[in-house]
Amino acid sequence: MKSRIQTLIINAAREALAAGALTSNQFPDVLVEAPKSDSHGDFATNFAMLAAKTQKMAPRRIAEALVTHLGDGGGLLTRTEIAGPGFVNFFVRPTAWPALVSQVLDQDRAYGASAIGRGQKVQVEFVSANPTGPLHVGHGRGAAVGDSVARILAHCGFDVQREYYINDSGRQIETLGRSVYLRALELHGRPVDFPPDCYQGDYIRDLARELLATEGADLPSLDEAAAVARCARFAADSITTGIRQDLVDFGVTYDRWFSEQSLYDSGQVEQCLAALKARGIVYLHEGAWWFKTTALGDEKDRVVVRQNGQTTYFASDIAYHIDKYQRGFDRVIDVWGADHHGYIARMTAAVEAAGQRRDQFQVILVQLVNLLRGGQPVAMSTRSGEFVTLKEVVDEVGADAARFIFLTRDYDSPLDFDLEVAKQKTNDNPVFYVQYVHARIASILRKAAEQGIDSVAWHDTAGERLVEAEEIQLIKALARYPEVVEMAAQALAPHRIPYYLMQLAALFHAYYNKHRVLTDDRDLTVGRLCLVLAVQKVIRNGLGLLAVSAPDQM
RNA sequence: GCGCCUGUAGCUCAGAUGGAUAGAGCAACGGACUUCUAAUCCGUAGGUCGCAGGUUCGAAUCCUGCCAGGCGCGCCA
Repeated sequence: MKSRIQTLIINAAREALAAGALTSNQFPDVLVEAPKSDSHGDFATNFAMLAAKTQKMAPRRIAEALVTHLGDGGGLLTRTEIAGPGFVNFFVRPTAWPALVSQVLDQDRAYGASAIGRGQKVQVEFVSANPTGPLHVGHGRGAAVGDSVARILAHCGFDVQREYYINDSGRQIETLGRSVYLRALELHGRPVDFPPDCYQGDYIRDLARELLATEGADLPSLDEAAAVARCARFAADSITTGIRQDLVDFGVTYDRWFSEQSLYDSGQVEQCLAALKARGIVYLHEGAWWFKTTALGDEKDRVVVRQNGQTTYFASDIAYHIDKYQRGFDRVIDVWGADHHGYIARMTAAVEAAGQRRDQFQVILVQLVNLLRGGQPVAMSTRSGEFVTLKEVVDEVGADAARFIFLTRDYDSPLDFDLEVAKQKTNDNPVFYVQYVHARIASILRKAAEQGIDSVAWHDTAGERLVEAEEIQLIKALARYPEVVEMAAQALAPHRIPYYLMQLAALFHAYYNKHRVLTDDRDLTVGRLCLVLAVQKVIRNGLGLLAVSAPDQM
């Protein structure tokens, strides 16, 4: 519908030019929007204002020229008007809308999908938490955002791969091993001095107990280095398995789990450092090797190999990102916690040094989550090990509510997550409001089947009966859905989906309260059933992009 | 000190590329269930868009400077 209007405008502008009513063939992009107020029509364009400069004409005169050559779009429009500083408002013939319902029914799960991605290969890397402890709520937000972005992009025709990078190398892992080792000795009755820089959480004791009970009975008799290494491997594997399970329970799966250690084992880190040294981008200074990231926009150069010969995480991250592009991704999106924002400049520099364009690398920075209970902050401290895990939150409030809340805020804004609110079944917690639409419609369909209407097939005589204002409103909202998805993909803004769904849900609930779907009039009933079925499909599709379930009963 | 993010109704938040009278939900107040699920709906009230300048036909949106909060600024990860 919108693109038809756009075409009408372009044609009108060309004809106006040919007729001498416009002066320049330089036309701006034609933007058509749905005005906020119905009194401004179904669609509006600001074409005349945008064209004012190149046409050297007053906006309203351009608008007049446009309207004169516009016609009625083959009966699509009832009228057009010029308003305000030069808007052209379009009023669509109400009987033109219902056909869209059959389009939604036909396209079904594909309604809202598009091909704007043109098969471009995109990788979304998200969560990638270190395997040194369970996921907490903050990771949950990153998981919800990354997963949803991946779903939206895939729906828009991008070839998406989701990946989790496991930091299974380096000092943190060693510390993890040491922590478990010391707890194991402790459990074995040996007095130990547990250092403060080791991981304090109870899960470390659990891991030690598990290890001793299974493959680690001989642990206390091994020499320390070997025992720590074994503890590290056991603990990292076990925690990674737990993380994977927590994510599955949260509705998130990956195409690939990528091991940092593998980059060392394959020699990729070494190779890429050697190549960068050969090019002089990595240079020796005071015994350490530095990456000249300042040449590419960073505020200072960064160390990749320390004086003691150990590589930094940055070194393996460079090798990792080079590997991504070698695997053929045109575009790489990393989802990071906001506390890593200082890392963006150097990573971008590294990507550019590796021969990619800057815009092939994007970081989605997810702001922090403040966990509350009944308005009061829940204390979270990683150091003491007292933090609330993602699993605990999902167990308490449910995956649907948690995901919806994570995705209903722009990830650029810090998020207050109140456990009590997340459990409420009021409109304070809109996930149920949206799901309720799906359940209500399912209920109507069940009732219809009981009355012998089991196939809801569109036909024009039924569609013509959709004339109520609330019905046209609903159809117009359905018509907007594809562009909402497209916009969410372009702006990497998943939060637009839940906001759209809440709006659609509000329109449906209002309609439901005012009009009956099941009536004595067969054509009217079928028309309305088609409409609500279309609404149900869009709700389901939209919730699918958020990985929130669409229940038939509540 | 420097950098990034945030500041919109009492509360939680939307307002992409500058557009018409700044929108929802919650909370408050008043109404609607013998009818397809009341986890719903209808109505009322609620605003110096942090502050001050600037850019232009037009600014919550762009620019500059302040103010407030969060997070970063290691040869840590």
